[in-house]
Amino acid sequence: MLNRNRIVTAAVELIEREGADAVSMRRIAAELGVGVMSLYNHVPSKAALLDAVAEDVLSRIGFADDPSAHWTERVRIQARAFRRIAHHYPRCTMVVVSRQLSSTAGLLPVERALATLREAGFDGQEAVRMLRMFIAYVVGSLLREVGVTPTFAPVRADAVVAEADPALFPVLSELRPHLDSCDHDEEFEFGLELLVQAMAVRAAARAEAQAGREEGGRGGERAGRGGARQ
Amino acid sequence: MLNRNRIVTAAVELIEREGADAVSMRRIAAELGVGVMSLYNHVPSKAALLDAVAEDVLSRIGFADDPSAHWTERVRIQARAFRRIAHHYPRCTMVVVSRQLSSTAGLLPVERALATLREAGFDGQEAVRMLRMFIAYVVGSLLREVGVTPTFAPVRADAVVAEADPALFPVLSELRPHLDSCDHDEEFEFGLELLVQAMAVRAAARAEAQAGREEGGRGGERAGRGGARQ
DNA sequence: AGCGTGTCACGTACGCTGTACGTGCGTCAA
DNA sequence: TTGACGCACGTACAGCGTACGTGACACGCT
Repeated sequence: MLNRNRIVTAAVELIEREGADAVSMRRIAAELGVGVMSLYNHVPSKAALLDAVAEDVLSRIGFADDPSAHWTERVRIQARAFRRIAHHYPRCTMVVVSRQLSSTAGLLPVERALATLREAGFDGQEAVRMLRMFIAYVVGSLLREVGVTPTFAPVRADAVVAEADPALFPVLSELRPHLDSCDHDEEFEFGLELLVQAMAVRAAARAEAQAGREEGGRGGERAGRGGARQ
Repeated sequence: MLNRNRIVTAAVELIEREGADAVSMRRIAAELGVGVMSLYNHVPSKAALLDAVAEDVLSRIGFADDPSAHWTERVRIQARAFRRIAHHYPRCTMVVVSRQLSSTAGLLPVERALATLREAGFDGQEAVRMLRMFIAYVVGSLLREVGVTPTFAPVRADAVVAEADPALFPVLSELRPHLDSCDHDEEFEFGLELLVQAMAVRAAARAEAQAGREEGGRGGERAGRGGARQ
């Protein structure tokens, strides 16, 4: 019996196996051993199917949230969880990223992330902005890692850089060894750490201001929750 | 007379006017008042044409690099320059981002950026990583801002959040007003500032270590080039 | 048992796509 | 004059998404 789940799963597998370009309704139908139009009894359109694929992949994010850990560590964990599924479904990741989906699939991660940020001491506005910034970084990184990469992300610009005239691009030529190689794990962790530290600094500044205000109000007590360490 | 440039320009205009999905070789040919196959005398394939489009848009990045400015400000300026063309060609931006192109089109920005970072005191490896992180953030932000939907609905997950059960997603429901509205300019600047500050801190730490090493070597002089201010 | 209704797999068909290939016209070199 | 070449163009084909119709089957009601 054909159903929506079987179709989505087949689509995911097909995308991973042969790339998003290879996906067609006929191809998926063949994969399932059914007629093309049978699919439309369960999926309204190809676009909707791709949305479902994105949603499906997104919903696979694993959560091993450890409430006892420091919030900075929890942020790191969540970012890595996101990255992990992206690496598990690299080609589907492109579908996820390039598709503006509207469903509740990606809502749980958002809820968790916001809760973590509130816990860190940020107010609503700050928490949302931090999250948006974080998502931007993670998504941008994944775009680079997953292979579909704009030139300016000098990952595999090897060939290009090799051709570049050292006179025209002196710095670029000098840094070629670093541009050629790219350890995705290290790169990701580098940026992640920088971001987390920046957030921690912000949180500390916030706590400081808070303490100052309280001090001005009734004196004493230089509090320090939401530490900036590590 | 038909030529590659006219074709690319027509493609860019068509994409901006009607979206990337509306682009077909026939459509472009019609736009130029020529036969379909004439295009193939100047462009090897549709894929190559889209690459050319991406390259063309990318090459339009304006550079008003001010060497006298502090490096942190120069970083900001470069990021904004990137963002500006993305906003000028929003739909083409999706093409740029989702396409792996290999050409020298995006090389000049990279050269400038790396030069700026070297100037800030980072060594080669750090400069490259900072740049990659920055690009990830900018690209991720643009992906969010530019959206993918045919209509430029600034609407994000609003509708979804509205439907979300407050019991299941307490934080999310509480922060709904902040999630609903999204001033892209402010959001971008917020993340940009956080990143720049993080970089500045790193640069300062670097300078400190450097000074410490020199002090240990011959004593005195607590230098401070590459400040962390601002 | 007969019948209406609903679900679902499927075939056909239409308008669209990218592009391989052949053809004919214009211009230039020998 | 002749040959070669560049370039615009038409035709043709395989493949695409999907609107629509058809027929097989399962069901509750009379």
